[in-house]
Parts: sequence; C-alpha cells; structure tokens
Amino acid sequence: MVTKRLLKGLPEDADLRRADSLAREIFSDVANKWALLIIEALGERTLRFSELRGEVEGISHKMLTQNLRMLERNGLVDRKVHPTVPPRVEYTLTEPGRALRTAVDALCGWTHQHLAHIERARGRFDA
Amino acid sequence: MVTKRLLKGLPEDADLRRADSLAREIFSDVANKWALLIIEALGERTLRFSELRGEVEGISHKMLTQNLRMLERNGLVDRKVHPTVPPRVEYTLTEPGRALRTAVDALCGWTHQHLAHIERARGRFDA
DNA sequence: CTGCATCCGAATCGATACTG
DNA sequence: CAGTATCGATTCGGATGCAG
Repeated sequence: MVTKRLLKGLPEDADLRRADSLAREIFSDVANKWALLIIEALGERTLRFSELRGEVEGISHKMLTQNLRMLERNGLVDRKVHPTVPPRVEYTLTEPGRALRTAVDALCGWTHQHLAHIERARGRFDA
Repeated sequence: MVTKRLLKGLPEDADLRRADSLAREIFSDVANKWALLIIEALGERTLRFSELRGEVEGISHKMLTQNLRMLERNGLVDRKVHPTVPPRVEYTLTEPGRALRTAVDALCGWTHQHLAHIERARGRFDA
C-alpha cells in the first residue's frame, strides 16, 4: 500500500529512509488544522492576506503568516506581491495544493456527516 | 458547499452556531498528525496497544494513549479490554472511523505523490 | 496592508516512575 | 501489558509594536 512507509519506518535502503523521513515531515506540516483550513478557504480562488484572514474563522495574524510561509515553502500556494502602496499580496493554490483539496474536502465532509454520531458518542463517554 | 460552515462562522441561528462550533472542535481533534496516523495504522485490523505503538513510527507512549482516548471519546475507535493477566487491550475502528479512512488515505497518497515536487519547491524557497 | 520580531502565558511533548 | 501521574523542556499561540 502506498501509505505503508508513513507507518512502519526503518527501511534498509538509505534512499528509502530519506524519502520516508521527508514524507513524515511533509505529513506533519500538512496534517494540521490551520494548514488544512487555509487550503480549504483558498479553493479555486485567489485571496489577499486580509481576505484569507476573514475566511478562516478564528485564525490569528501570526498563525496565518506562519502557515502561509510553510505552504509557500512546500510549493502548495503561490504568493504574488503587487508593488503598490499599500502593498497587496495575493495567495493562490498551486497544482499540488489544488490536488490536496480532495483530501481536505473529504475530511470536512466527513466531519459534517458525523456530527450527530460523535456528539452522542461523547455524551456516552463523558458519563 | 458542505464545508463552508467550517470557514466563515457567525451564523444567525443559535442551533447552527452550536453545530458549527462542534464541527470545528471535531475538526481540530481529527486534523492532527497522530490521530490520522493511528487511524491509518488501524485500517481494517484490530490491534493491541503495543502493536499499535510499533506501527505508528515515532509515537510516544503518552501520545498514543492520549490520542486513543480522544478517538474513543469521539466514537472513532472501539476499545476492548480482556480481563486477563497481563492485560490485553484491543483497538478497532468503528464505522465512522473507517469512513474517515478514505480521507486519510487520500492525504497519505497525496504526500507520496508529491514528494519530489515538494522537495524541489523547498530547495528553491530556502535559497 | 503585509510582515517580522518580541514577549509571555499556555499547551504540548518526551522521559521517567509507579500501579493493577 | 496497559495506563496514569509528574516533571522539565520545548513549542505554540495571541498580543503588541515597528517597518516597508
């Protein structure tokens, strides 16, 4: 299976070990709340920093810049700076970023589909 | 879109607001590295605590119990205790947990498919 | 407007020790 | 074997101030 190497590590080959640690690094970057919500917010659109901040409920200035830098570094978002005053910076998903959307959509969809079930499970557990 | 409410909050209706904050809570629980890797490790199998620890590369005893408790609380994993000595505790995905697997699989698959691209993007960015 | 730096409290995490 | 508790250390995250 394609996901195996994310789970049981320690391959013999040095190249495989490198690829594997890289995979886990990327997975850690991407599998976090804010990164995923930013991806979802961008979707097919191009948004400015301030617009993005309005779209992602509850994110702080700092977390937004931090995660945008990380996503840019990994080549998931494209950052375009317009040399105007005041500055205008636009963010757009790259091709890999858009590819990631299917996974994020699935996650968001799953969340909403199981709201009721989870709420009931919590009630039972907390008792 | 089904994911909208995860992004721009502040619905007028009180019930909608509650459902929305619950959704964000669940999303925060689930959208984290360890939770997703545990789901992926379990898959269709039933695993003991110690086996699980061996499958999820690099997870600590503490993180594993912590995340298992959280997943159990949300009704994503089933915890079965065998009253033997030494104790034997088995974990299995519930139906909602298995449903989540499609999203996790997509995420893991995406990671491996874009390894090379991301590595190159990083090289450019870090320069 | 965007982004960087800084401070500081809060949350996370790993390591260790201890119980049934 | 599985789980809990505790303790430092690191990281996270929000708030604020300053610069381009």
